[in-house]
Amino acid sequence: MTLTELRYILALAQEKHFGRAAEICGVAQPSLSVAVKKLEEELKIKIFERRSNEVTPTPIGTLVLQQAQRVIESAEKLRECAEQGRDPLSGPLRLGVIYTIAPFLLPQLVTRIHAKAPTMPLVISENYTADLLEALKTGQIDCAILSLPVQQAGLMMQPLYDEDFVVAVPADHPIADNSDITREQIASEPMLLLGSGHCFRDQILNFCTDAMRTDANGKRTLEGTSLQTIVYMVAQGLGVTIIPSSAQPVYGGTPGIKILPFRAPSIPRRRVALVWRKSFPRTAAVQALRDAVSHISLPGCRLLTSLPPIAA
Amino acid sequence: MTLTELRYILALAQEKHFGRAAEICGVAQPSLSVAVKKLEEELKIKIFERRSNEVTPTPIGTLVLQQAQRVIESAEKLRECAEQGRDPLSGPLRLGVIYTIAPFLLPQLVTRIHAKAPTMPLVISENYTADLLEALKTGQIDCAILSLPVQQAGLMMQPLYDEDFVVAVPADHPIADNSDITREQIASEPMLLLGSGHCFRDQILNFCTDAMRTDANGKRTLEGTSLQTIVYMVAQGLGVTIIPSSAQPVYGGTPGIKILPFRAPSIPRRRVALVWRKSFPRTAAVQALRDAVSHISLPGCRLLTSLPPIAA
DNA sequence: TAAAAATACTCCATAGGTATTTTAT
DNA sequence: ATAAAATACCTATGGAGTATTTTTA
Repeated sequence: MTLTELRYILALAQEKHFGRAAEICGVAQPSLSVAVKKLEEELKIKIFERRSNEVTPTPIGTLVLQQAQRVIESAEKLRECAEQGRDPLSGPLRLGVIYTIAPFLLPQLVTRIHAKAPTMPLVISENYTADLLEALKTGQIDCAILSLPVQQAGLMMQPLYDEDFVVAVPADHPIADNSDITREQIASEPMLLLGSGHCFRDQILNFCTDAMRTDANGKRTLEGTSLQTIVYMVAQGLGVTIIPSSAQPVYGGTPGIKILPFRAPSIPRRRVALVWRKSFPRTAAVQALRDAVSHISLPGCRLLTSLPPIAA
Repeated sequence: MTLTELRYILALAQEKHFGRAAEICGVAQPSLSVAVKKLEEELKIKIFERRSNEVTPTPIGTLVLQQAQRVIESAEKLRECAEQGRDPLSGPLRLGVIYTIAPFLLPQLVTRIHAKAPTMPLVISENYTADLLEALKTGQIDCAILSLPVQQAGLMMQPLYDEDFVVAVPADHPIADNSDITREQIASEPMLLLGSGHCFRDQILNFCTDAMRTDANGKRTLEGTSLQTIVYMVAQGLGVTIIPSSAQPVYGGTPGIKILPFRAPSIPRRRVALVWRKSFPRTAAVQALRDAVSHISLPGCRLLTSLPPIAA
């Protein structure tokens, strides 16, 4: 039984004439004759009674024809279904973003994607790097925006931008009078950090631990649950913190804090990248994300979207 | 798109592994690979994402797979549908019978067919010969039992039995004392006949007109609407009538009448036959009807069911 | 290195074509 | 005699096989 055979018997039932049915199906009359006969033999029933003037379905044939109609209709629906899903910029794209990027990038990114691909809703999840990578591998999300390095087989990676870190200090602290800051200058201040699990925390610790080794002095740290909280803590004079440049538009106006750059050349930074499974087929959707990011203005960031995607 | 391809993608969705899916489908792995790829190219979508460890459907692929499931299910239903209708002794058989046979043959015939083929209900229609033949040609009925001759292209015919005619006379009429009757003896009696359209009426008229020609005497006739009515009229002494032998078991016990045979060799009779379209495919059903008739006891009838079917 | 999918190729079953015969009116 | 379906026969597509390569963890 083939879909073609079913189409043939439907045409034959409609036309009641092998010749005309064949014409409708775009085949020669013998081809249709043979196909109908083949199907009848396979099903071991006579679907049609070949009368002298016209071909009419048998009682059982009528039932079979009704069912054949349903089969063909389902198959057509499948075609339409595929047709609608053909656009890779259509259908939800599940995007994971780490906590220390999401609030600064997503507002603009979502807006831009919605404008570019209105039928591709972004399903956003915020999480830690490790969890995002796991979700990627298990197929729970389609791509992720996070901070390098990422070392995970089976993933592709597109660098998006390099982002300098900046320092947030209490506005009334003497250090706030500087035009820039060195690692050593903040080593003696209480450092406010995110909880463990945040890669951003690790990056800062890494940077500062070098300084501590250099200075070999004890330093106090406090932990906050989000950058927002930490910035408020800085405003209260509890210490200093380090934030990504892209956070400036959001936190820069917070009363009681001042944001200062690090003094070159020892500027800590992170590389933000878009990551997806090598096997993820909607490359155009990934491309759209990359393009969207490349058009977003982010202070203290150098775009890298012209770099080629590479294996992670 | 073929049903086979749809079965392949369903197996693949289930197994998430080309090799195992191929095994389930009873084909080699490359065959399934190629088929899936072919379908994806035809639909211009990726149905599956080939991950390193397992194969998972894409979002659009999930939809397509659901629809594929429906298609395959419909196709299976079609198979079952055909399966159930495979028995030619299953499904209704539309049988037409002329008025002057139906009441005498059908009670036994229906019982017997129901016993032999319980899943083949007989849909009976009583009608005139001409209408039955028309209904046969247009496919409104499948076969008919009627009296020969029948001359109609496209029909097959199986003689069932030759049936003598007998005379019904008022029990108190002097003629009732005879052990048999000649045509000439009833020529002088008022003859009760069915209305025009009944072939039985024509057969009697034919027989009697010969007698009238022989005797050249005027004869009165009365018309009744059914043999039953006519028999009652005979019982009232309104005249005599001729009935088929097979009617004896039904009418023989009617008070006030006596049934007498014709005197050999000039015995009127009719040949009853089963008729169907040459193209009618359920030959086994026709055969069953013939066999059923051959096992029915009909007084004054000689079975002809051993004769071969011939074109009408 | 091992496992899995994709590719290359070969073969044969069969769908579909043309020409012809059979069948029925 | 005509019209229609069935049959015969041929061709070519493509479905499925085996062997092999590519890919990826």
